[in-house]
Amino acid sequence: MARAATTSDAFNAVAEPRRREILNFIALQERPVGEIVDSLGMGQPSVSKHLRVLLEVGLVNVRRDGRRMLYRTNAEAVRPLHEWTETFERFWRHQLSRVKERAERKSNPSNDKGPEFISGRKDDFDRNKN
Amino acid sequence: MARAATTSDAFNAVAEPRRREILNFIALQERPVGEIVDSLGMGQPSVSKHLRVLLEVGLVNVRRDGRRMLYRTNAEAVRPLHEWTETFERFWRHQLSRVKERAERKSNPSNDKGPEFISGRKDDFDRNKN
DNA sequence: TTGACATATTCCTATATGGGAATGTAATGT
DNA sequence: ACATTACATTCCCATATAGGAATATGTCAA
Repeated sequence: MARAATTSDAFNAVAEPRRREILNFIALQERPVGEIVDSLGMGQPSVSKHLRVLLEVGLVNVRRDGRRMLYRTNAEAVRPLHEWTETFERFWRHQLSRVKERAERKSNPSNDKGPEFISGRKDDFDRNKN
Repeated sequence: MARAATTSDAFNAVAEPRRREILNFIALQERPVGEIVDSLGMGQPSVSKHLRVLLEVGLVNVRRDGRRMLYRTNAEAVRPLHEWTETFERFWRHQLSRVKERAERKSNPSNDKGPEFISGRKDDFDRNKN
């Protein structure tokens, strides 16, 4: 099986950085496609295609105004993402203390055999895979 | 250009539903791979690969315990997502009233020429593309 | 050392992608 | 009708998937 379609849900749709930029840009005010193209410096077909994806998952609304199409972010559709991430909020509070501990142990010369955690951040990751 | 790698950032990594399930499952307590496999009913190689992606973007930590590898969600890495979605929180409050208006207009028989909004949710979307 | 267990990696393939160029389509003004 | 403006769609292709099967790696126990 291949990767899920970008149009399968909001999670996949916002994985594209460009689409996030667009959502940010048209969050407070509806804008015609051309303005998005100019302001964000992407190609026009590109923007149209991104907007189509966003439209299919409900992340934007459209309205025609003469020959222009006015797009606007439908914030409501971002909510599921917000709620999912929210379930982790209480965890990072608990983990902060643990992270601090590690940081201190790291800068501490008596650092010989800690629990040997692998942080997983790309930097540390590459450093650990020699 | 193709789609960005799943390992390029947290947004791409959590686009996979299975990876979100894993993150949920190992959020409160570290777990060995086998337990994830059994509990979530995915293939073992599949789980290992998902965990690798999550590890590369820093969404999980690992620790070895004998022959087992104990993985655990690194909630801190979810924060960027939380913060991005949070910027939209104030918008959906404002839009709620507007959405209600539309809903009422929809069920209202005197509905002849409203602003003709396209909601963009998949259901409405398909209905609009005849 | 050998075997069993736990996990990781490789090989395979169908599939969807994003961008640019070119083209299609819809609405306007004259 | 026609040219123009504003978008949308199609065609192109290199690339990265997610699984499953098979295999490799690593660790412990006797």
